[in-house]
Amino acid sequence: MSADLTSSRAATIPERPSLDGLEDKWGQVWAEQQTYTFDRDAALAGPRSAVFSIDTPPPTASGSLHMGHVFSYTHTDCMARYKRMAGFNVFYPIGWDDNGLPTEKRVQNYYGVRGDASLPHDPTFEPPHRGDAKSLRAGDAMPISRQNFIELCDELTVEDEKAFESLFRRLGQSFDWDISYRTIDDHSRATAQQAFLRNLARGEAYQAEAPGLWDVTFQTAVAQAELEARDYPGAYHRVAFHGADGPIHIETTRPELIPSVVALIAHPDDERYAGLFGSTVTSPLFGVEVPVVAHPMAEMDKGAGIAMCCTFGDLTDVIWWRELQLPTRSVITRQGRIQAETPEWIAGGPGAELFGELAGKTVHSARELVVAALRETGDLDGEPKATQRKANFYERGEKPLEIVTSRQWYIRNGGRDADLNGKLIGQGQSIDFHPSFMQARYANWVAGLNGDWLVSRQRFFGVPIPVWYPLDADGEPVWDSPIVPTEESLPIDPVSQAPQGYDESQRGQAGGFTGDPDVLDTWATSSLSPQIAAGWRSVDESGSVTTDPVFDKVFPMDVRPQGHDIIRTWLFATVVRAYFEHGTVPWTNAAISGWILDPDRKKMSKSKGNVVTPEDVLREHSADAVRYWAASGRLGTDAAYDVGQMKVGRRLAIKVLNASKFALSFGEVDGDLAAQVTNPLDRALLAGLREVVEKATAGFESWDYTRSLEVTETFFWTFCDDYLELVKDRAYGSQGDAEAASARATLRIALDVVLRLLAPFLPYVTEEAWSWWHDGSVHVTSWPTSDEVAAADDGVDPGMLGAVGSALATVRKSKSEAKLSMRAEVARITLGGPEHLLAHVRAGEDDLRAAGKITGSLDLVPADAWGASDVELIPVEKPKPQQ
RNA sequence: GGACGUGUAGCUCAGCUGGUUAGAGCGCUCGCCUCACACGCGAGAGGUCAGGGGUUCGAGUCCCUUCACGUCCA
Repeated sequence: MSADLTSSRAATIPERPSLDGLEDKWGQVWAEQQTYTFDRDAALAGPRSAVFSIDTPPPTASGSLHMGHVFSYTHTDCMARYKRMAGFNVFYPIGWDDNGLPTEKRVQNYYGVRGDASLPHDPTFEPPHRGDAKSLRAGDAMPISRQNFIELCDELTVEDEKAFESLFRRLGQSFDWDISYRTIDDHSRATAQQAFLRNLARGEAYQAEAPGLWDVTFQTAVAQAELEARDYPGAYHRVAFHGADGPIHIETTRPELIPSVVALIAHPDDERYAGLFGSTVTSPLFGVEVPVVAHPMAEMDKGAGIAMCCTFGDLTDVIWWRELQLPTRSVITRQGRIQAETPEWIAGGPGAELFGELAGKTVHSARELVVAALRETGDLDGEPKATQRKANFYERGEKPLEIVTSRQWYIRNGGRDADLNGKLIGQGQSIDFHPSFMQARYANWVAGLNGDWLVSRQRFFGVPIPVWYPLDADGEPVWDSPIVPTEESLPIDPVSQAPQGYDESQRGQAGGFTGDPDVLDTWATSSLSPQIAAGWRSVDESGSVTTDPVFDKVFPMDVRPQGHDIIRTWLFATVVRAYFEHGTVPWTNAAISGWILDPDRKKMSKSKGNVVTPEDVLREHSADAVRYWAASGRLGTDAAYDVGQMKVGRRLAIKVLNASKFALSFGEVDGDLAAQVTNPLDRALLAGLREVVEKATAGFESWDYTRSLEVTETFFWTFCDDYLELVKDRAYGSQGDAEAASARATLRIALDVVLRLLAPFLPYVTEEAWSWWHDGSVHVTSWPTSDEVAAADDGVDPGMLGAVGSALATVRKSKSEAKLSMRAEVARITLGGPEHLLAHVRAGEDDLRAAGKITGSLDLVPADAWGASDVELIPVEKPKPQQ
């Protein structure tokens, strides 16, 4: 603690304590004092078990700040603060996920540009807009080189990260800001490339030419984990194929794919079509001959029960194509248009002319043309029937995905290998999920995978795939023998750097090389967040690649906090990478936070206009209040955005300040505090507190911080409303010095413990109150133990406070019902209460009389329930109004 | 269609391995300027624990089933 704070201690309990300014004041002190800094030397010198390491989610810096961030990051911070106080050396990094498509989209909109890999770098480039390009049409965006584009991404993400940092600091996140990373920085790129190269060397990464999902808007391949099935309006067209014995009708939502039909497929058990299996039919309009074949994936009860299989209309077509070894007849280009050249299976046929009209058309216009043609030839049976079909979309895209064949990189993930699949499910089972049912999400997803992880993306702002390909004598790439860089040379960009043994002049030349133009899926980098943060790849003074010795002290990490929506992506991918690289799980716990819903139970989103900005919320309610709301939400449970809870939190925070001030206002207590606690009510309070400490600790230990908060909060309100009221007179000295000392000592002991119990939740007010009478930060003191509150000997009944409290409540009720002030004197009262509690009341009679202003006779009688009788009250004399 | 979760006072939620009369806070009503706090304090009203079966001496809690809602996957 700095000198000025120490010297001002105790003397500066404010006249009117307030929440105002606490965030700025303590945020600054914590930064200066490095309160939350990970002790690297201690970690290296000590055992792994002394460290608690957290694989903090790197937020998407270009994304918007929302209450979901506040919610889930607070959950983790409460755990981190508890662990720190419990004596762990907490490794709590913070990163920014700034590579990937969200940033690209934001950069495009912000600067009014679009990336064009064919353009050369312009070192003097200035963007046409800065934040004012909102209404710009996509077509008007200025094409710029990949490198210029990346420079803009860098520029903007750094700005965006400042907003996040400011929010997180204000919220009281106890990150170690010195351990930070960006998923696009040199270290992250090198780590991602190194891990990829090792996957490649071990055969865990491979490339293949295969049909895959393709987003025509973003011009990139998309992985299974990024899919979203959405309802999409379409229409069933009943179309006749021509068989030897007459027409066979199929129903399709994509008649424009008739030129790429390769088979008609029905279920093997479908008697309607059994006679046709093995025969051929010809397609309408184009007259292409295709077989009728059987496959169990054909749905008998859907449409006509027989489907046309094309290259490729959907993922089922791909399965049929592969399993039935059907020919490839692709007509859709990566732009989502019908290809220009007439394919050989149509050329010269009856549909050649029609295809010429289709050439270059979008899927949509092609469909209209084909339907018109079908109508003309009579091959369209009836009118199209509107339907809502499920179509696959890229989660960020607006047009249904097409399936195109392309060469892509994959990392094995058990989607095509039952053995690996089982092992990865097993890895998930050795992670403790909180709540445990989230385990099922993981297992379901892994078991349902149907292909390996596609990791290459045809985008700009990402980690380049670190390989080159030699060009043969004809200038064609030799895909099978990629040239890889040394680990020491990472990170590299194969598009702007030449591989070892070549020089730049050989790029694109026969006998030379070409660089892989693609970047890695953003998850391929963020799935290495533990390795990135913990220094799995490190470069020593001599330039050699090594591993930071601290890595073994923090990895596998203790916890991965995240949302349940990205179990299939981030969580699973991280498990895959750690399994391949280290043969272990990446962490032993996964703490899964829920979502924030608006009060109408809808997910809060921009489009619904129900988003509030966290900065405003923090300013209005205070960080402690907002944290209280967040901490009231249990792991795995979606929570309502609830201003009411924040107000309750604010009330609690203010109460902490006021009660602390009051408890400390009776003067210093010298000597051994515990030894001076002699009064039975005081001992009962501490006995109750002892139970609270045990429950609060058990709550945190079982990842149920909400339980800890609840039990502490309940105790604290009883402490304020009953205990403080009962003992204040005695603490002032009305019953003599020894009795006063007992009360004062108890107040200090209890306050000391309660502030520490609340510190993980309300870091600002607890630190403020702590500073009034302690040196150092409450956040690095020790978590209270039940031994500390052992002043109460065995045999002390914590129920005494409840008994005397109930008696006091009964007295209050009498006054309340008489509509009198609590200051009204009780001249006479008979209290009835449970017989076994009356001895407690008698033992606390002096305090009860003082708190209840009972000046006359007080009789206690056994009764089933608490109640007062024979009451005589003397109203308080109101001062006469001044004339 | 499959998996998982949720359904308790007007609202937000606690109720652990089944055990007195089902709890809290907010809101509401009524009172109180009580020497820490009026951003406060005290008191009160308010519930067939989604419906139906079953196990048990005893079920909000366990089992079966139905319904509603949510999320994920087809």
